[in-house]
Amino acid sequence: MTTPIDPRDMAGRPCSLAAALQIIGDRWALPAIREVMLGNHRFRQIARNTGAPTDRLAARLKALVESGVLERRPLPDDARYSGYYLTAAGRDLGAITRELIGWGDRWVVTAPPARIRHRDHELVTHTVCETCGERVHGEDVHRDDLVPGWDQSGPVTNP
Amino acid sequence: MTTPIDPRDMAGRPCSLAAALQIIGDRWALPAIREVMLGNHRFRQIARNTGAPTDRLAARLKALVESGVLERRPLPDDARYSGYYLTAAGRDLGAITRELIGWGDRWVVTAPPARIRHRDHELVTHTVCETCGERVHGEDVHRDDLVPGWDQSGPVTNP
DNA sequence: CCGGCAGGGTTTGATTTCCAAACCACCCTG
DNA sequence: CAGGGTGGTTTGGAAATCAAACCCTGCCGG
Repeated sequence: MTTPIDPRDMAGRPCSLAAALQIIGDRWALPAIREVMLGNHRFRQIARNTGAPTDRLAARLKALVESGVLERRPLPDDARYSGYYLTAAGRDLGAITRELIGWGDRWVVTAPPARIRHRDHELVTHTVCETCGERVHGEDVHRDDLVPGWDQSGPVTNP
Repeated sequence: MTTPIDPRDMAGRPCSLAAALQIIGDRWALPAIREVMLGNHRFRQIARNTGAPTDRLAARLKALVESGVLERRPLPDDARYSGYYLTAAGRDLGAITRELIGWGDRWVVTAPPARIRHRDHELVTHTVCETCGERVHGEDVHRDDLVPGWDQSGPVTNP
């Protein structure tokens, strides 16, 4: 895993969103992670199922391994080769990937091309705050910037 | 809002993830949406706070308006100009944006540059299935592909 | 009614990234 | 040792991106 990113080095607002997008904001990163989540661990499978060109995919997979999102391990069914597997950080992306699929289903596509199932029923999610146990609504969420020189509205021009 | 995307037209697996990324998978889309969520509705504010070049930002904002994620409305404080506001589809991205910030905080940055607050306490989220009310774990989630010719492992080579 | 300035972008020309296709090296099988 | 599967790298050209400069409009002060 490469060294962590200091969010103050980002162009624009120091925000973990920009840092996260530096790692998974690439065009092929999330499709590749989706395939690994689905159990497709081999390079050619990921290439075929995402449609990514192999050079881009090779570069992105290498970067994802270096960032600690994926790791290479020998394949259980063929020890000659190794495949790509999720790390803890990668598994932690599962919820985001599912939410993006759900958003696409709701707002983008003509008809959902897959049914996402939770055990034996359809998965429809909402988000709950662990601290208070209540469902999260956007209007209850606020941001307190911790980096001096920035607040909600932008860089603070200090005297 | 442009016409919906048919997921069967995607390169690779027909999946709403790829369709969603076509709209918000651009480098500046989510940072721009974050700024609008934070209450910064003006072009220059969004440009400064994201660090995006203005030509890219102009193109992306236009695309986001066409996709129905943002809309242009007159600014309440200066009716001469109009600003960018979230539509329902845009507000529905709030949870994803927050999750990405959380993921970046946990796995990418040296130290979180902002505190995300839910009312008066720190926001720590998990996901709950609305159908059964239980917390969602990755291993309980499955995908049933509905497009003929595809399953979990890839395109089905039919006899 | 002219200069200056703020807002909201376009245009420009160099740079970077991306892509598709070809290629390479390795191993196994027949 | 030919052929095929695997995991990539290389190559040349097309497309997207960038920073910086520029453009247009509508005030606002003098």
